[in-house]
Formats: sequence, structure tokens, C-alpha cells
Amino acid sequence: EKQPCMPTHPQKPLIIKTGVQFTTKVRLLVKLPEVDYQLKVKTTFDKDLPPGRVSRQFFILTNNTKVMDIEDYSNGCLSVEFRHLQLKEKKYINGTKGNEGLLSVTEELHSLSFEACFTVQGLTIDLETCSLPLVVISNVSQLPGGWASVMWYNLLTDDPRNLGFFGNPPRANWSQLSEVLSWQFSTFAGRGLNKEQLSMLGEKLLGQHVSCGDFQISWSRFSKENIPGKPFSFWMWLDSILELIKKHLLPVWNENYIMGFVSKEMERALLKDREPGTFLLRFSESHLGGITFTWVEHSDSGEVKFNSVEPYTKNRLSALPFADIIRDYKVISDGVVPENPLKFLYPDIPKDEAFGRLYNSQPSKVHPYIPSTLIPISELRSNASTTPTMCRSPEPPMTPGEFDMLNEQLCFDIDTMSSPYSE
Amino acid sequence: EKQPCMPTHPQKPLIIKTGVQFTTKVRLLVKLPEVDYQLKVKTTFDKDLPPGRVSRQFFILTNNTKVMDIEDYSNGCLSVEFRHLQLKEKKYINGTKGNEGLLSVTEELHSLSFEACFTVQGLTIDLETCSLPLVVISNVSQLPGGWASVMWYNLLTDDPRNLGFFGNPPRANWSQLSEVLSWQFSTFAGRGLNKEQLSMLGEKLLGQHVSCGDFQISWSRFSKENIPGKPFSFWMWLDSILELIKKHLLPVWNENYIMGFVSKEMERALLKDREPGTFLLRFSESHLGGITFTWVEHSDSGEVKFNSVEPYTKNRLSALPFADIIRDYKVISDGVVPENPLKFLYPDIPKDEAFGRLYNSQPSKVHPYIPSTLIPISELRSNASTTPTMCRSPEPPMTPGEFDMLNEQLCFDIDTMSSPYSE
DNA sequence: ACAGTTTCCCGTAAATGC
DNA sequence: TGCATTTACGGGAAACTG
Repeated sequence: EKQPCMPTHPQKPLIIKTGVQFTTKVRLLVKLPEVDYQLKVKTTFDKDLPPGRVSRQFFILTNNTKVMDIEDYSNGCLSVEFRHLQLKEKKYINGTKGNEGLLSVTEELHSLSFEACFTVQGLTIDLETCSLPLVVISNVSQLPGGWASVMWYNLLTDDPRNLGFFGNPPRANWSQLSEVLSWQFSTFAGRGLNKEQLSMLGEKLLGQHVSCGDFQISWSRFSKENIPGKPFSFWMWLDSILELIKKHLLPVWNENYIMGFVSKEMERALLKDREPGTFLLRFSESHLGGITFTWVEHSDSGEVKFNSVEPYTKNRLSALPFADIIRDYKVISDGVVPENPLKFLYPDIPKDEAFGRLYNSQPSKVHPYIPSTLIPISELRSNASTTPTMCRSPEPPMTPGEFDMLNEQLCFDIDTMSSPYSE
Repeated sequence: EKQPCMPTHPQKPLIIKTGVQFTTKVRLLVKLPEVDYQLKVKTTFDKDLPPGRVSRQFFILTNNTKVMDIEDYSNGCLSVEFRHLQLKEKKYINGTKGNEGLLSVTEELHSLSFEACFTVQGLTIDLETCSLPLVVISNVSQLPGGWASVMWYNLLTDDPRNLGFFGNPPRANWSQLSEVLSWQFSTFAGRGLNKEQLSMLGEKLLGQHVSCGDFQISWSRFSKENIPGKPFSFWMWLDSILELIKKHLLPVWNENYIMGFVSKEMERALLKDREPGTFLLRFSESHLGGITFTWVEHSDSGEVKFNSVEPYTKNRLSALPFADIIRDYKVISDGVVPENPLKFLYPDIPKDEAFGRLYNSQPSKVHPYIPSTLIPISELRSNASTTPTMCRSPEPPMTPGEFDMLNEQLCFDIDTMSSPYSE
């Protein structure tokens, strides 16, 4: 009687923030020639919530009933789009929350139900369907955690409605997970991750054990427990970089000028035989959302020396675009004329050849004033070099896709939630 | 039966933003020994709005009835504080808005009424009072305009409820207005304006006619019409500077290191006989919320030369504190070693003596990295100097206060609206 | 088309809850 | 008390609306 179709959805579906509008669309996949009245569809949040299964309860603030209409892109289907839906938390359900205790809010899964009822030839037919599991957040600061849940769910199950998924979440194979991670970058930043980059991520996640086999990563390791010695989890760290790229590094990333995910050891191994002034761009592993450059030079005694600048974060980058930082960066050693130590992007691309097109032209507009820019500068009094260590090995390749396939639904076809979490 | 008391209120009262919580408090100024039941007070927005007089209508979203209580600071009075009040606009009152046409939203005055009713010895007594005129805005971008209205109203009338005030607003004497302007700076930035600064503002507002007499300024000239040749009004300009000071220049302003309001002509007259490297700080007249420095130097031929840097606005200043900009500013002329041209704060205070305490210490924290800061730099290829002109005269002094006196009310005593428009 | 005004909503900070 | 979560609202931008 009904059959699935393909979904069309925006950037980060399945995450709804309370108080922020979202949209959903339902299609009836069978033609009903004899329905002579308006077919009403009602949408309900967490309709048959398993009692006590969910610690927070929400309801739809705005009008939740609409009449189906012949679809514009007329394949003749009836469809209805709910717009301006908004979720609000129910307070004080029965004294205190029916908390399941162990799950964090971004692990708590919800769903949106749709119901319709009509009569054909004296036969009353009830239609009902529901969305894929949804994550409800109250602040954008929870978006990374929510997205981690959506990724993990869709990576590891085909079940369209396992709301208890995070009660005992399965592990992921690195081969699957790495594909998803690369896909995050190609989707949100326009370019995926290559073998070497994924290899570094795999080591970060698994320790040095990674070598050839396909290891398994726990949900906790992926996004809940902190990276040893750091105050953030693997996914929080990776997502902070994704955000940094989206907001401040898009052209540089897309030109493939950011090696990005390289261990310090690998970095030194790559640079050590290169021309002095050769540099590469690497994301900070110690701070969230930071990028640094490391260049190689030869000391007076002929020794190889590596220098890395303090990582630039979004605050600095919004004052000065990254390409301009590379162009203008200068080092002053004990009062000598400042010099830009960055000459060649690894392996050997002259800096201006790589970044020239990305520089901002300096506006010298208002005449009576002397134009002034900020330039990034490092002042050296004594030598500051670092200790090298060792090297690494590579890792399996990556391909895009598969996630979309999970967005299929029976009964009605539901366009998965489109809340405004595109960039 | 009732008498006024002093109000206690926050920074920018009498302005309410829709959807944002505000607080108000009412006191009953007579003791009612025989009231044996709870005295309810109801608050209503625009209770008896003159029909068609107001183009927008609002209502109070939350609970608007509360019971009076013996005041904590027990002088025995009954009082009640309404918290978490919130205003929302009524939509589609009767087709279209009852617009009065000519007034902008920040000129439209509203009021909050309070009512109570009780029976003493068989006598039913109705109490009613209302607030001073209120301005309702929907976005903080309207706050400067709203505050201009509040200032003008309180400066020019003692009427506690002339809601049609801006239908034909009176002019202000410069002597009164200048006092209010200085008071804005002392209230919001901790230091008022001196004679010379006010003199420059007077000229800006009145043209060169200002000399000795007390001129009148129209409401329109003050905050509605644009400064000739500029895309903003006098008050928008001045308020943008106030905001810049509050957010980025507070210590420098309070140390009186910012001359700020000086014409370019005066600036040159002051600097021309000074030691080369003498500089002063001046607010931009051409852009909103900008500050620049101008220094004097002698060209090779011995001529006096003035240079002004492109003004720094909040974006730049949030990347780099102003004191650090002064410390680190450098000029590179055709590749020569960069030099900081700023030596003495006018008239002759060595730069570091003035600003030393305000510099930020450069953090060199994370070891493996070379610390890097942004420094402001101007690169000169050819000469960029400007044309001098002429001089000016000073203006009357300033004193604080008076505004508070306007906040007195009859009947009940109302703490004027406290919406969160402090900094 | 446009300007004045409101709505939307991210992102930071503060408040709240557990 | 500390951490997790929500609320608050400034500020920039988009949407609205005459």
C-alpha cells in the first residue's frame, strides 16, 4: 500500500534544538483516488514514549496538524510539509525526571510521529509512521555531541527506530569509521581526508597498535572519554577542526595546502631533508580548533631545526585571514630586521605560488589616514627548538556515501528533520 | 495618602526590548493598618492607550498580577516587585497598524500601569499609577535611538506622562545638553567630558556659529538627521564612541589619556610645536566607533609633518587591546627596520610612563611553540601626510546629575523599568 | 525597490539543576 | 561542590512589510 522514496535533506538533519524552528515533510506513497475530503496529518513528538525510557519530554509548540496536498512536483502523491515547528521541554512531568541515568542528552533518542486517518469504501484506515531517531539539544554547544550520535547510529544500525541504541552502543570498525570521518570533511569542508591523514587519526584513536588489521573503536572512545592527557574527546577535537576549516580555512583546505593531520614526529621526518624555509600546516593536537605551521631551518652549526608557531584559533583568524598570516608572518631575533621564515610549502612549492591567489588585497582606502594592518610576529630572544622523535605508517583508503541510504522510511516517506544546522 | 520616594534603578531604564525580561517594583507609600486581606496589584501595558495614538501595541506575556508584601527593608511599606515580565507585540490589531505615521519606533512612548483595589471600613478605594514614558524596541540595534529619546524627554520636560512628546519635541539649550552628554560619559565610561571636548562637540552639532551664546539644538539635529556628508546622526556617532570606550578603552579613557574629541585643525595646532614623536588619541569623525592616533614628526627638510593611522574599530581592538597597539605600532618605510613613531603622549608624557601599566603581558606559555602576537604595522612606500587648516575656541563647563530627580512618581512609587541594558 | 523594523538564531555567559 | 544542561540575550544577518 505504501513504499519508500529518496529523501532530500540539508546539512545536519536529525538534530533539533529547542526553541528553534525546524521543518519536516511527509509523503503518502500510494494514490488514493477516492478520498473526497481533506486528509489531515497530525504530528506528535515522542508519541508512544516507552515509559521512563527518556529523561526529558518535549512537545511541539506550534500547530501540529496540517492538510495534505497534491505535491507540486506532481507525481500525483499527496504530501504535507510542516514548517515552523518548534520543540519545548515539558517541565515537572511527575515531580522529577524519569531519567534513565547513564545517558547524556545527546545520547537520548527521540522520534516524531505522523498520523492520518481516512475512510475508503466504508473502510477506515489508520496511517502512522515515524522519523528516524532524533537528538534534541538546547544549545548549539551540544551540536557536536548530537552529531556524533547521529553518525554513530547511522553507521552501525539499519534499524529505523532503535531508541535505546545508546544504552549499549556497538563498536565500529576503523575501516567503516574512517570512511565516515572523511565523509564529514568532504561534506562540510569540500574535501575529504587522504590515507595519511586518516592514518594519523587512527593512531590517535587507537594508540600505536594500529598497523594493518581492522580495529574496533568504542562509542565511548570515539566521543565520550577524553583523549589521554587532554580535556576533550577525540570527536570534540576533530569537530573543532572541522568548524575551524568551515569558518576560516575553506579555500586553503580545498586547495589541499593543509596537511593538517600529521604527528609531530612525521612532520619532522618530512621536513628534515627539505630546503630551509620549507613549512607545512598542521592542526593543533593540544588545543581545540587550532592550526599552526612548522618550518625547517638550519642553525649556524648546520643542524636541522624545527620551529612551530603558537596555534592560531578562530579568534585570531577572524582578525586576520590565514593566508595573510602566512604572507606576513615575521620573526624578529634580538632586534634584527624581521624576516618571514616561510618560503616553501612542503614539499617545495614557493609560498606565493601556493597562496598568492588567496591573499587579501590590502585596502588603502581612506586617504588622510595611513593604512595599518595587523601582522603576526614572533620575537625570539633565545633559541626555541623542539625535540624530534620518530615515524609512522599509513592506513586504508576512504570512499564517500552510504549514509544517505539509511534515510529511507516505510509507510509515509519522511524527509528527515531539517533544522537549520547547515553551516 | 501617598507620597514619592527615591528610585533605585540600573543603567538604561525606560527601554524595553520585546522578548527580553524586565523588572519593575511598586511601593504603596501609605500604611494601611486595616487591610486584612492580600492586596493584589495588576500591571497592564498601555492601559488607556489614546486610540490610534500609538502605532504598535504590546502586551505582557507573563503573569501580570502579584500580591503586595511587607517590604524587606522594612519601613513598613507594602511593595511588590514584578520580575520576568516580558513584552510581545500584538499582531494585526484591526487589519493594519494605527500608525501615527511620522514617528519612528524609538520616538513612540508607552507606559506601564499598576492597579490595586481594596476596601477599608466599607470604603472601596482604587489605586492606580503608571510609569514614566517607555520606549519599546525589538533589537539592540535600536537601543541608541531609544536612549536618545529617554535623554531628550527627561532633559526637556517634567511631565511624568506626555506620551505625545515626540510629536513636537522642544529644542534643547546647548548648556543643558552638554551637561547631559558629559553625564553619559561619566555614567557609562567613568569619566565625563571636559570643556574642550564639549566645545568640539558643540561645534559639530551647531556648525561654526558657536562662540559664546547658548544655542539651541533641535531633536532632529541631535539624533535624527545625518551629520552633513556622513551616513549617521550626531548621537549615533557619539554613542558608537561611548560603546567603543565601554568595551575596549575603559582604562585608557579613565586615565584621561584620550583627548578624543578634537578637530583635526586643533590637533595640528596642538602638536605642531611639540617634540617629534608626540602623539594624541582622537575619535574618528568619519566612521562609527573608531579611534586613531596622530603623531608629529619633522621631515628631512625640517618641516612639520602629521600622520594619522587608519582608525581602529571594535573588530581590530578585540584582536588586540589598544594599549598594546600603542606599544607595538611600527612603521616600515621602504624596507628599513621598523620603528615605533609614538614617543610622547601629548603634551610630553613618555609613552611607556603613560601606558606601561596598561600593557598586556605577552604570554609565552605553551613551550613547544614559538609565541606569536599580532602587531599593528603601517608600510609606507611614498609620503602620506595631510593638509593642516586652523583652530577653535572652548566652551562652558559641565556638571553631573539632575536626571535622577525625574524618576519620582506620585501615588505608588515605581522603580523605573529595569531591563538588562547595563553593560 | 527599499528602508525601517522585526525575527531568527548562533555563540558566549550566566543561571540552574542534579 | 562540581559538572551537565538550560536559559538569557547581545549582535549580526535575514526576513518581513508596508
